Amino acid sequence: MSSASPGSGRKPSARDRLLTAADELFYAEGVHTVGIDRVIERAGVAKASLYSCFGSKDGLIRAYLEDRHRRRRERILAAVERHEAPRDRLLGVFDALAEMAADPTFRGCAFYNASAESAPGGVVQEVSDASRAWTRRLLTDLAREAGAKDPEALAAQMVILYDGSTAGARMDRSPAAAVTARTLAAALLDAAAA
Amino acid sequence: MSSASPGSGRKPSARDRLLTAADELFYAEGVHTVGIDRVIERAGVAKASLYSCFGSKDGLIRAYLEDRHRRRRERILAAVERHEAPRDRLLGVFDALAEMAADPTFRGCAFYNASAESAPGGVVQEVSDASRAWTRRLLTDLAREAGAKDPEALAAQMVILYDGSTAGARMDRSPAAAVTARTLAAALLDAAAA
DNA sequence: CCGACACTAGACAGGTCTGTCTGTTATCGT
DNA sequence: ACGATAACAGACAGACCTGTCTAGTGTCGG
Repeated sequence: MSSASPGSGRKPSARDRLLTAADELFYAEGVHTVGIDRVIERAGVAKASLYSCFGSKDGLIRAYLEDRHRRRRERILAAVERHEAPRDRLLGVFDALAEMAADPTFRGCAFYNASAESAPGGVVQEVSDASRAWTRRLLTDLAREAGAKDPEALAAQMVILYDGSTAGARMDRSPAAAVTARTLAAALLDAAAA
Repeated sequence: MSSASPGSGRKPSARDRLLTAADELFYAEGVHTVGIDRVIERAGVAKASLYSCFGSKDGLIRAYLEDRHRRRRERILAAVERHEAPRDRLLGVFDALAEMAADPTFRGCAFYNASAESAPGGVVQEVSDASRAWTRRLLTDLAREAGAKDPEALAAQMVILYDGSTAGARMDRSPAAAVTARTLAAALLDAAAA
């Protein structure tokens, strides 16, 4: 595990450089569109290192998506923990989304994008399902804390807002949908908790 | 134009068979994933015919997306025209979406899917922008007819619901999000017109 | 000092993809 | 009847992609 530990050594390991390069290229241009050669060139590593670390391109895609999921989770949880009031905690999820959508490198949901490029039933679907289940559960818990009468129904609505503004921000190349979604989420929350 | 006219001859032309095959394969597996050979094999057509009709794979992708846009437009308009009351007309858009999401071949938004596989700035983005602009405008008009105080704001919300349930139904492999979106749209409409 | 280890550089094989080209067949308008 | 047009079948070139393999380099613990 010494090689996988991040950030402690002086220079990043081949694995970390690979993951960083894959993240940038895969997210910006698609997991299928970007070839192995582009990734190793940007990472400045040998091809053998890639296959030694990840086994295959599919393995690299899996690691890329799991890393995306981990960072998204941390980012959303940080936005939730920033508040104490249950209402603000739930809306924190949409604050995090609005931040992400405002980033110029934002290109929508990495899982959906990878899913659109891959055959169903593979690693992409597996990681995507896990990521969506986590999000839905978080929203359900937050809805319950916020006093919603039917937390799962409210969470289902919130998921639609989350997915919709993510997709819309990508397709329209504008973060406007994310702030609309936040406003809408607040209104729905107030209606559901009343 | 005799060859391009649809449905009048006894057997479909090579162009129509190509478009049908491309539609099924591209939508089910992705425009980049599916190669030319698979398309011509399913269409039962020579490769030269494809290049004679569409010029390039990019041309075929454009025709595929434009055809998708046309059929989606017709389907949604039919669902709208089915009603007279302004409220029902707007909700008809979501009825059409629920029908489409219930189809076992449903795989989400063809434009988003193609966009996730393609470099930005190409034909995919062009057709996608047109399709989204049409949808937004339709929803704005319907919102105005339905007496919304701020038709554009309501349309922006409706677009989020539409995008969100489309994406959610694909990723969850379930049409549940589409009926949730319809319910939500009804509630928002009533709130915005009050 | 030395052996293990991680990494680099790059050639190579085998496959797939787009797009072109040659040559043949069938249908239709005049 | 006949020329034009559309379509068919399939070989081919050139590019690209994944994954393997050989061989060399540097570093570190003991």
